[in-house]
Amino acid sequence: MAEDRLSVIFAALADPTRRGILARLAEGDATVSELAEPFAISLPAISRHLKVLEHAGLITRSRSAQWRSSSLNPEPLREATAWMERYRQFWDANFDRLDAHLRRIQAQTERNEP
Amino acid sequence: MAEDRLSVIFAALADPTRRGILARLAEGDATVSELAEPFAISLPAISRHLKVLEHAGLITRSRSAQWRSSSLNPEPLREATAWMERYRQFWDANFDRLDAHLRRIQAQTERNEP
DNA sequence: CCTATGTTTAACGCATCCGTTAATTAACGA
DNA sequence: TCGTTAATTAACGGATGCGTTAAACATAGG
Repeated sequence: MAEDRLSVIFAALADPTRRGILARLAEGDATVSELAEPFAISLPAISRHLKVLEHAGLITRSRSAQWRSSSLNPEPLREATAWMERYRQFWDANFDRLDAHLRRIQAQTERNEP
Repeated sequence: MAEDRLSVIFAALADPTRRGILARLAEGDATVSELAEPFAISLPAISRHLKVLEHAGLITRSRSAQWRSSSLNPEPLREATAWMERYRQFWDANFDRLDAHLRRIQAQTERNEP
């Protein structure tokens, strides 16, 4: 009932079928039936998983005739990783130095290619 | 019942109280009571959250007298981000180039400071 | 229109999650 | 030894998650 955005995103990622769906969508848009094909579960079950992913903002959907196409929307993954980055210093000793370097490069790049 | 490791990790992160506990532990080890203090829920509830975090490998625990201290173990966060990195190219256009640069720097650094 | 195809909704069962309060365990210390 | 403090386990209730099958809906197309 809290249902903050980050919780919804992580909960959506906490199911292997949904992660499998995202992996498939990384290769291109797909219909519900196409997404269901690799899994040994019913179509309604897949339909629900898609609704969860959509609610988390991880996919967007469009309809064309009787087909509903899903496409990956990675924005929430950026949010999730952004949250985890706060802990990165704990598991990557080189992070601070490399990150600083990265920022320098990025800033330079932005100056050269505005 | 699948309970692959990644699912357990993401599920553990899908609760705001547990993320709050991790945030607190990022500032240093703490006892159960200390961890419970900011939250308006009972001690047994916190105790369960800690068990979930421990099961996900996100914390390790030690006992000293009647106090049980928890400490952050960020390794699973690394795994989770590693999974998400597969999608990074979708949300960070500069990723490929910057990553290449990063690797070059890293390799150079390792040569210079073995 | 009628039917075939793709997808969703409805209704249900079962397991797990998250919280509670009460009881129990563990260890310290007067 | 007895009481206090720290934490966990037990037992329960309600909500949510994930699966099923059957029914409904939407659209193309003869």
